[in-house]
Amino acid sequence: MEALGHQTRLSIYRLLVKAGDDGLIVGDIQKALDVPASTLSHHLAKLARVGLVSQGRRGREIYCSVDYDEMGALIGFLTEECCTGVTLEQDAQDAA
Amino acid sequence: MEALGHQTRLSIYRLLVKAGDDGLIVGDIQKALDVPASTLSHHLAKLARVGLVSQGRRGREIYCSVDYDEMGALIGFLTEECCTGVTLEQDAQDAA
DNA sequence: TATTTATTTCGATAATATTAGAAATATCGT
DNA sequence: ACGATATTTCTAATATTATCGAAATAAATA
Repeated sequence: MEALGHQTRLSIYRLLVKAGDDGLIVGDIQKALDVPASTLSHHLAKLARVGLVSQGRRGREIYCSVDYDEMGALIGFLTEECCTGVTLEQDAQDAA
Repeated sequence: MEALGHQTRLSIYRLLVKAGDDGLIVGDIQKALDVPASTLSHHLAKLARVGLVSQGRRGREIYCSVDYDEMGALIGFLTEECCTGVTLEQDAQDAA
């Protein structure tokens, strides 16, 4: 969960969300965020390590995309396991 | 959002969620987690600074409790602003 | 095979976070 | 006012994370 608690990584993640299922190649992210390649690579590695982002090579380029399952798990954790308080229990019931 | 990305702070937060609206006093949290007072105080301050936890003095003791609005805002951010992808859009529609 | 492009790993430095003891502050009970 | 309790602030040490240039790796193309 800490992975999204960094400005650059959150920006990366939101870019990828906007990009949709196709994702983006590392170079495009770099151009969009104007961050050095090595720095970007570290952040992407972190996001990939915790499973929020998946990467796959296609030729020379590496496509990055959001792992929605993992995101769902994160949200699920926040809503279910963590937030059993009144307000959110109500929301959970409403949704069900 | 980074605030919950730390083991101790997440533990604190979950304790407070379990405690409900009444919350807990700092000393109880300390006993439960067995962490030095000054360390705990810093973590609580961080959680309070970002609004996830609210504190209020009652006599010598300071009660800490979860701010559900802020938690809702966090979850809202993750589901709405951040996750406009297919899977989660679907969920959002289902909920509506 | 050599060159070019895309990305990562290495290595070193700088910045930030965490930790915790000791001292300070606040409040209660006597 | 004094002593005890609850909690924070101060201070300093340690640990973790972020940063980025340079070198290394991977793959396409000539």
